[in-house]
Amino acid sequence: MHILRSLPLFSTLEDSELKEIENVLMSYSYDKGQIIFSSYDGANGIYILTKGKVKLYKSFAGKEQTIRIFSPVSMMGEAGALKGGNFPANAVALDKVQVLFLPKEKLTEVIRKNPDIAMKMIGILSERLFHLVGLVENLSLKDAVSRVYDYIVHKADQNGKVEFKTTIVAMELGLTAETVSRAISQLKKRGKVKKEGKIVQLLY
Amino acid sequence: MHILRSLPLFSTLEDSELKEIENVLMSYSYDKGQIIFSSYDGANGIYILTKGKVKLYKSFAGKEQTIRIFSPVSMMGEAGALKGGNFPANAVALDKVQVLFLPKEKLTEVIRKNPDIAMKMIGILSERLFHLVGLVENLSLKDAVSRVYDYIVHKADQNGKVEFKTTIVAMELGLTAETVSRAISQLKKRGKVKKEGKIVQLLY
DNA sequence: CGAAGACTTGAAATAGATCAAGCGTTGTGG
DNA sequence: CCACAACGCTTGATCTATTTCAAGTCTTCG
Repeated sequence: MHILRSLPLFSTLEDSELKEIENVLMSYSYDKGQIIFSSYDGANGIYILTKGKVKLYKSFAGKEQTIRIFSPVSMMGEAGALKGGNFPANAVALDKVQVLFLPKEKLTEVIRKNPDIAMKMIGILSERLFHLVGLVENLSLKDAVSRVYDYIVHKADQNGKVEFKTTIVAMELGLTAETVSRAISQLKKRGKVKKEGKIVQLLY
Repeated sequence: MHILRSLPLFSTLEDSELKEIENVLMSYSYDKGQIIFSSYDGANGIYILTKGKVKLYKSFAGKEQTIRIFSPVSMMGEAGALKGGNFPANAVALDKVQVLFLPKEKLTEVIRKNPDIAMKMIGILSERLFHLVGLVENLSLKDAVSRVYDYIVHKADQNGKVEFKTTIVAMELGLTAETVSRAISQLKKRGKVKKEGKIVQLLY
């Protein structure tokens, strides 16, 4: 089964059409730290992440805010390609990354031909919107301790454990490492979590 | 010409289909301060704002963040209706407001039947995404004075004039009225803008 | 083992919010 | 048509959360 099938957008596409898409796909790889696309680039297609992690972020005046972190298999850059113009943000490889590139002409052709795909794309964009509204809520309404706590709850496994690297979490939450460190101290003091090495454990 | 025609989404729709939509529209009105929908409501349709202004916002722990302010004629709530589930945020009337409500079944039917409409809806959602990414950038990376200045540049007409109501701008930018007022003083002092009554004038 | 990087903790700095007071504008009811 | 109440705007004085700066400790791994 082709990897495109793992993408919700294309999961229901007919084999013949999938084949057509495969024919126009380009494959690229990037090393850690390399820029995959930036908000200064014209968006002439979408990227499908097949290996590695990618950080989507905005930067301005030396500061940086992470929008989201992508893991395989995900679609990236669709809003830019579908609106026309540039990408809304920058994407950087967090490790060795492999992507497939699909030109927007082919993408729009497929969408136009398949109402199901169109509806799925609409669903995906709506989901992205929800995610961003959540991010706005976090950034502007919640304080550092709540954000760190929410992060832990959100990422914890069944046993309430998370691997926790202060610096990384700080980036994801748009805080400094110092603030995250202090937040964890607070949460420990309040009996909300326990920390052993790099594992944070939720307490109930 | 029916008011639906002023909506980009429906501007190219055929008369017969427009008629069909009109038949299922419900009309509602709200007074200043009334909630039109909230993030606790199941989203079973979209709202078309035909009169008045509406604030879309998130709230948490007594604080509030405006996502955007709608003026006629705009579509509201589409991400909720198209994703399924609840609305992503709350909408409140800022003055006397009139809306049309279109059930999501009819909306999706129209989208499925018309690839043009589907592509337009995709474009609209992508635009919303850009707007939200911009909001995130503003909230986390820019200081109050830049945000107010950007707002003016963005909204200014050909002559560099904007109607400027401190309270409204404060809401849109997620700042307090006091901070916006101080920002304008700064910009005046720096010779960036002039203010006469409620009109702010960009200087070059 | 030792050096570089990651984490913690304290002290100072800062941006914006909040609190407070005064002033201008508007619009409504007498 | 006036009066005054309500609201919006401005400006000053605190207050507060988070960043920044600094120093010390811990980890890890070549």
